[in-house]
Amino acid sequence: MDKKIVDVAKLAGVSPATVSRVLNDSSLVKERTKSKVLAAIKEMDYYPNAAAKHLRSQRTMTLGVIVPDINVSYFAEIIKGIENMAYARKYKVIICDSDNKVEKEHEYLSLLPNRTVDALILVTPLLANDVLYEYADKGHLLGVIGKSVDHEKIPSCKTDNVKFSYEAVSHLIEQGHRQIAYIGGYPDSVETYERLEGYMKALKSSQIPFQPMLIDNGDFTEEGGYEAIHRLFDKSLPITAVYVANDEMALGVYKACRERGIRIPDELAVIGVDNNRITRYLLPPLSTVEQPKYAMGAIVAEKLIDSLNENEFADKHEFLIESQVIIRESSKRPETTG
Amino acid sequence: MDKKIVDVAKLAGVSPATVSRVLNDSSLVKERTKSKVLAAIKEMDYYPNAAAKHLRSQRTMTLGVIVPDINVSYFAEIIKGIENMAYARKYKVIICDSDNKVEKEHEYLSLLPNRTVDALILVTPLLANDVLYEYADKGHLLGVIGKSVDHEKIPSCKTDNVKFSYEAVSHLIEQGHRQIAYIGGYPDSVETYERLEGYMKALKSSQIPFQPMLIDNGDFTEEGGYEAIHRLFDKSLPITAVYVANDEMALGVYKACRERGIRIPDELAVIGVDNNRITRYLLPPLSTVEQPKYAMGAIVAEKLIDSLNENEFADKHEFLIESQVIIRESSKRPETTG
DNA sequence: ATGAAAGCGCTAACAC
DNA sequence: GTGTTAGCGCTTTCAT
Repeated sequence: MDKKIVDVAKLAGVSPATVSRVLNDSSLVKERTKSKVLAAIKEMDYYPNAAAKHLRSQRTMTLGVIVPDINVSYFAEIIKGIENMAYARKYKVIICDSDNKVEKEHEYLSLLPNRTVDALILVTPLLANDVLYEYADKGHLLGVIGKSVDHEKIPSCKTDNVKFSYEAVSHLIEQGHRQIAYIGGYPDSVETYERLEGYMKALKSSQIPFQPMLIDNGDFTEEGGYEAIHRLFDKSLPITAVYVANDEMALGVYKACRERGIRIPDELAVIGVDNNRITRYLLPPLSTVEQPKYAMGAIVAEKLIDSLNENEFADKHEFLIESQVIIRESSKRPETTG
Repeated sequence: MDKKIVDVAKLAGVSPATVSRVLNDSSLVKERTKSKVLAAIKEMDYYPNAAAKHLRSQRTMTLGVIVPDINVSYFAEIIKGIENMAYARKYKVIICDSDNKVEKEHEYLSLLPNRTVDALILVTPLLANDVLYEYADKGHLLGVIGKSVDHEKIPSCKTDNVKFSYEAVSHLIEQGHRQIAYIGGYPDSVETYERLEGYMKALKSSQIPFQPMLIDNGDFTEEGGYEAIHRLFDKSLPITAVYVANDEMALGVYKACRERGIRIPDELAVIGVDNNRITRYLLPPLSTVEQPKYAMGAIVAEKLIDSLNENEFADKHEFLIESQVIIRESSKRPETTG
């Protein structure tokens, strides 16, 4: 098989222990010894065996990430943030594209008790919090992105759903809209609920009565949004604007409008959430809410790696990060665009 | 620490070897013994330690994938294909987003001699083939997607660049275009070259003289395409159409056209390559060439896993897969759309 | 500052 | 069909 640490040791005329010290740049090796070892490593083209290292050190230097669909740029960006932070800290990242299947996500959770990964980051609305708590209580390290989690061992990073939803809907109200629909994601997800809360708060601020008829849910996918807006249209309500809980579903709204000949924003103002890359290229460009996806990924990865190395979080475990409403053509006042 | 295989063995009243046999469902275990062991595993909530397994078995059940940017749907789709095949075969996938940095890709190559992964899939135009050959010759398992590689140990999957480029450009010619520009990717990549070849072949078929002035290169990014088309415009040539070597660069062309007030397809017909998700949402929708991204990922992953388990490829190592030109609005004849 | 040696948890060769 | 045991390649006390 491959060369081993003893081979290097022999060539360098030292013990395996010393080679190991050099490899893990322990400071207690004399400069001269170190360079001898380094020379031997180079000469032999030696690479330390990862599995042996993992077994002995009880750490795999690997993080796992579970996402519903890597081809949605919201998730891709988050993964980039995670991967880059991991890379900087010499960690690897195993990806789990669950394809929106909760069973697959459950299976991937076993990477933790397996010790295939040192920690797992969840970016999925599918898994229930209880499940996470169970793992965390068993001593496994988990992180969550996109929702906050009420467990002091689980770092999470999210934006203020209520706040930005309030702002987004207030913007629509300012544009003169009074009949504003809301399309949520999974009915029981925190995101769906909190964004609805912000929506209601904005209506209330302007004394616009809340109408349950104007509420529907997709499942955070284009198809889900498409079906939801059709259901809303079918009720023949005088809707002039819609706040959609993510950009993917807004794509479905665009599609439905195209089919029905409804012009955006003239006949329907639309605003989404996530600021996915695709939103800039749409016509009209989609108003949305920027989510610092890359940063959220990086923050959670960093917290996990930190706690892997220093054992505990410094202080808090919930990280709230600023988001920002981005106004583009899809929500401009009819008079100004039509 | 965690429970070990001996603990399970004790509880079940068998030897560690038997537990191991059950775990790896070796057929030679009596049914009754097997269920006893399974019961013990369940009762103890036992999970086998991955690192120990990897070390002992000399395989990590892990694949690596190197891509330049996971947030480009071309790569995301390929990764999905890889991940799904891997999952079905109980392999994990480590992702390497190189951020278009060749140094980072080089670093990730060490996952192979490290034995962190059993095989590595490259979906990047950045690494030179010689480097790959070097690793393959040392006995490492590599796969390549998007270009063919002249090494019998390296499975690769690609589409016929010359052929589909010929078809794409022929389509433009049929629409009446005679002054057709070409924007390639990295100047020295096979894709850039072969697509140019198809372009030239199409011109030749119609007796249209080849004009080097009409050729420029981006680097397969939106920004690169943006700059390239600007350089072409600046030459004040009577260009009426452009064949762009990938969709990302076509995005840059769209942007430049918007800035210069050039209407697509009336004043400039555009056709890209990859059929990235985003192309359908553009206005006008971008004509492009479908690449079976998911399938390419799955095929290469499968070949690698197969050869990991049966040691050799059945027969061939280069897999050519069908692609198809998709005509949308961006390349329709001016008279019919303008 | 360096070496000797134990052992991480599993699998597989061999014995029965 | 099942058990015994060596050893995968590394890190890390504990000596010196």
